[in-house]
Amino acid sequence: MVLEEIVRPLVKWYRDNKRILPWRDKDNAYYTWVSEIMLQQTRVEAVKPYFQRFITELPDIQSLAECPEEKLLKLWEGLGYYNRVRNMQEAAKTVKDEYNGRLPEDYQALLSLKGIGSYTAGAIASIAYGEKVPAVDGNVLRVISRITESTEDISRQSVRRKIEQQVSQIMPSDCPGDFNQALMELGAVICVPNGQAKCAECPIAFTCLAHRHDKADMIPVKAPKKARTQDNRTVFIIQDGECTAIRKRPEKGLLAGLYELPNIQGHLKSEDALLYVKELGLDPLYIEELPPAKHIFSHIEWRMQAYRIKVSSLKTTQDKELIFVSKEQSGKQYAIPSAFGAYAKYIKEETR
DNA sequence: AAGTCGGGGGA
DNA sequence: TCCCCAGACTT
Repeated sequence: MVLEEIVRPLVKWYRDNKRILPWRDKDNAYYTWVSEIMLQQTRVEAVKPYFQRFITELPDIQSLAECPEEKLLKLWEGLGYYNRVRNMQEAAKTVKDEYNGRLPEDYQALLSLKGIGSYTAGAIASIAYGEKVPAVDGNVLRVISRITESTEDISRQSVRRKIEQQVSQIMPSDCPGDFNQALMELGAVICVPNGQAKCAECPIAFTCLAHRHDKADMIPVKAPKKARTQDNRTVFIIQDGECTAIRKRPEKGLLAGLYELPNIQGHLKSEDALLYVKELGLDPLYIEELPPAKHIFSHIEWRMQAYRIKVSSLKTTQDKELIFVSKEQSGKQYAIPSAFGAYAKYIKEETR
């Protein structure tokens, strides 16, 4: 099989069928950069509203470099993988200091920036600057594996490098960006990961070995990942009739730097929950058990139990970490991750 | 090479 | 439920 056969049919198909996306065909490398960071492990539909808001608030590299951390996290709230935006800001500062505020235009320089790995460097270099370099993401791994009927484990980095080589060798000089995007677009809408591949609509099915041997649903091969660990937690909605207590998470680790409802390890009985609140120097008046909730991260599962506790006054606490937010403030200032979604609504409700 | 880091949509 | 998404960084 000659892999090169896919190039022209694929590019033509892409140009005739590509989706209209807010960051596409904009001739603005900063937009390409922002979109590629947001799209890391994140679906197009999820990114759309975040992208629009982000470039409106931070229209250029300069404004990104100077944005306060709280505002930055608020713009990313709910999108996940929060280090992406911190890394992007660090890179923006590097661009400002070392590249005269202009995003560098070659693959190697892009690769040296924080948060830009081999995929993203290839995507920006090819899409925004027309450089002839591959951009191999999960879509491309799947598409190329199926075309070549490869049963190698795509979770191995050696396999990714091999596929980068294969793509490099067939990359057209006249439209590297369109070709890379065509491979990804095909993977996103035709050669799909979940469910049946739409081979009847595929412009390169004629040369696809997996399709010829009816094995598209067996490829790609990927090593199984280990099971998630479970974590029992007790969440506290502590209110004094005016405000609700929240706190800032540590600067490193899971949900770093975001805000949360106070919560601790283990499932506590209501007596122990009251004891905990008293240890904070608070005077509980009333306790209500809330429905349990679950939140699934990539590698951890939180099984949450929760109590809503009314106290006489939050101001008596010994705990310097606690922040008191009113119903009106709650949504505007502090980035609270979706993991607390089941309980966040109580912040805006009156205690009884 | 393996572990960490979010959240949601679709089968 | 499970899978995976226009992945990168740390250990």
